[in-house]
Amino acid sequence: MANINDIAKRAGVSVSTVSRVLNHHPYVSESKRAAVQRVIDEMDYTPNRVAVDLIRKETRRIGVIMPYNNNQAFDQLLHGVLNRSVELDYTVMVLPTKYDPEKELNGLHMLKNKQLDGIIITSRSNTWDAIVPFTKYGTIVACEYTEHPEIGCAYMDRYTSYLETFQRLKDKGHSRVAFSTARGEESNSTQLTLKAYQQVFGEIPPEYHIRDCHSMDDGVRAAQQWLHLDARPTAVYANGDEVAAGIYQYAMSMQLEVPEDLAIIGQENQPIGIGLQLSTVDHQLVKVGEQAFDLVIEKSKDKVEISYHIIERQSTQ
Amino acid sequence: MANINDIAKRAGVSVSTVSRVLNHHPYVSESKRAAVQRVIDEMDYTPNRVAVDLIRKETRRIGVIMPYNNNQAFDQLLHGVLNRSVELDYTVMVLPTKYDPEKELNGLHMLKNKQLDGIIITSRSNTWDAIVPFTKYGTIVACEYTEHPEIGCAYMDRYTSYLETFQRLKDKGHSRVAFSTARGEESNSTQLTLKAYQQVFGEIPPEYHIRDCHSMDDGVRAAQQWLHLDARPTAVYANGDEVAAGIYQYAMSMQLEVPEDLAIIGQENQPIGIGLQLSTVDHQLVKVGEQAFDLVIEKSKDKVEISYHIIERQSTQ
DNA sequence: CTGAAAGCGCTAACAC
DNA sequence: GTGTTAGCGCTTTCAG
Repeated sequence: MANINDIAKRAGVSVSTVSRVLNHHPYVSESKRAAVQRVIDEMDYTPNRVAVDLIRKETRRIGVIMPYNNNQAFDQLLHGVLNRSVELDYTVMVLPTKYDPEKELNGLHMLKNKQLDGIIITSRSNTWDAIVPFTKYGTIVACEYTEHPEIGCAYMDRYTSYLETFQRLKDKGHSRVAFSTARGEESNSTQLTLKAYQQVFGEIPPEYHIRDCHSMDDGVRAAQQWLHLDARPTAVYANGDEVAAGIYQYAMSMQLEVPEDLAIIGQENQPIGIGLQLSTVDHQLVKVGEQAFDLVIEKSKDKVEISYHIIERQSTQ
Repeated sequence: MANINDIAKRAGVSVSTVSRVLNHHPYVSESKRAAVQRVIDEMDYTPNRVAVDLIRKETRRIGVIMPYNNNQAFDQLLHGVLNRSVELDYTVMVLPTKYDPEKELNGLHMLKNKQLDGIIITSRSNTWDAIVPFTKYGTIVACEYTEHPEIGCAYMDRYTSYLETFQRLKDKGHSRVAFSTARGEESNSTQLTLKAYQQVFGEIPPEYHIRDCHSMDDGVRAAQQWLHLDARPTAVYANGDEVAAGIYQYAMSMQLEVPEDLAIIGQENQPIGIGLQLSTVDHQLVKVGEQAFDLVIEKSKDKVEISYHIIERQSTQ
């Protein structure tokens, strides 16, 4: 493959001149510029991006740390990131971790070894203390709120959102409210859910909280457990619309009326929830992803809150 | 940031020696190796990956060209790619195109400028003639079958799969069968669907084919059109389980019985289909993604067919 | 076993 | 305007 020297030689100019026309610098005579361009076209030359990155000390490439890619919520976040990256001519690397702290650290390491200019953490299993040191090597933005001044945040105010959702259910007269979460107490958002629940309803009956819910199937399983309880919940708050759909499905199979016998509300306004007319709280994850991206490339450490919307459809009327 | 020279100086050795210990070469005395390692640890040194890539002329990074990321099918493919990339210590870049030929070419260009060692094309809007020239710069693998000897393929035999599905419906006594596709005639898989349909049922009643279906909502819309037809279809083949779910939903709302009044079969064995007990044809997209990845890193031009499974559940019994 | 030196392909002072 | 030259940070002959 031809390199910049070949072009220079063939065009009868120096490499600087070639570099200048490549980078659209002013102060290149029209004649030389044309000559160089002709040779570039003739030889079908493209500058080696790795060499450019090496000398520029920047890659215009960012990484997105995410536990899974086959998950609606993370997919929305990624979608937001990708939206903006395309517009701003950045490139994005997906760094799947399955919540393995080791793999997360590997991702952060790419900041240190210059593969990446910045990183977006959509969810994590490392402590902030393990993560923060890497800010020395590049910008790190999280999709959750943290006090750490070195970390920019594009986040939804989960606590308030959960609080409002539970409060609404309470206001509708529900006192037996069950809920599901994606992970256990090690997760930030599970903790916020628990806290909000306690704030509204007091102590949590252990059987009202089911962990590790991701899919419609998980929703079905959760419903199986809840709906045969003596103190059957009259409302459930699912951690996603797919899970909510599973619950709905099982409730239907038991001939229960929704919302009369069981009110259901999910999260993230996913297609399935629209189809089933399930209420949901939309945390606008696409927007969060877009915002996170913008923070990264601005090297900003701002804390930007993205608003949420509670969308009431038939399942909680 | 420290570089290899700093380490060499401080350890009192040459850069070659440092490089040797970095790359675990034999023939380094234990004493020097230890000295170098100590300095590396002390200074918290990490080799600059960009410099390494430049000289090695390889990045261990591959790109995945995909129209959308917020789509179950492409997400499965990506998932497969990611699975294997993690195992084999490769890194993956997502290249979203929205079927813009220009953006696709941009992605391929990253092969030429050395940003990527290989590319997986999950779907495309360029012609092969526009794509093939890029094989000169790196490995290109497609997730569809093509004759081009320069292109490796990890593909599902869509034609046979569609054929078998339509045939099964015919065998069950259906003669009025409608179907949806994701795109129009410009798409390879739409064309195969049409061809298979014609093979089994002959001419296609235009109203039986609805394009641009992606979500549950699209399924609802499709059902609205089909189910009020005079010649109402007795079976539908949807191009995805979400779409199938939308159709199911609308059929329910019309008090139709599934499968008695309407048989429904979808594609890709997605969670929603499992929940709703919808039949589906599983093209094993995760496996396709994994296989595609393997082909790329082996620089293989093989054509590997991934088998499909028709999974009959309640909606076509 | 170890080091000197020649690049990889490019950018950016710095002179002219 | 244009060319010379010194790197960016690393790997890899090639001597010794």
